[in-house]
Amino acid sequence: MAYWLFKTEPDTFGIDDLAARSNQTEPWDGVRNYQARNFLRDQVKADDKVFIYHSSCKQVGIAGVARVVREGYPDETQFDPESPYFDPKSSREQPRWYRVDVKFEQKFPAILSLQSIKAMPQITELGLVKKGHRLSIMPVSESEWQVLLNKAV
DNA sequence: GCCAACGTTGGC
DNA sequence: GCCAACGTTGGC
Repeated sequence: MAYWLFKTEPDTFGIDDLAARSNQTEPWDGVRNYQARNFLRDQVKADDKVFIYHSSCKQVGIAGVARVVREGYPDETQFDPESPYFDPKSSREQPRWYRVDVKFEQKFPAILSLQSIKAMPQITELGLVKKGHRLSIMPVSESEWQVLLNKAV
């Protein structure tokens, strides 16, 4: 089993929105970065664990945990001209963008803030704490996952 | 709202 | 294939 961190803007879709969805499950779509796409398409597997990270908001940090319930499949929004994620250069024969489905697992009692994550001596390799890292989907090592989870709950 | 750091685009 | 211009991300 692998561990991941997915970024989202809670003003648009946050951990509470995920928890409120029917079956507490939601397709994680709209990812339009090739490196992140490759993770979604090739490496994110069913039952992998995911930190839900809130960005561009008042309380920046990890809000809770979700689980992957469906592995990479074509992101439907790329085919929808009405969608902000529409990509005219993509086709159903050769989809360019992928998504996975995630299910809510838990919300932390409090946001594990970016500031506190950066202050943790064990967290050195996570993309989040590296300068200029903007990936919206990133891997988390098992040891870093444990450290972060222990700190959060 | 600012702005640094990146990614993408497109002319050549 | 280079690289300048442009757009986006995301913390502050």
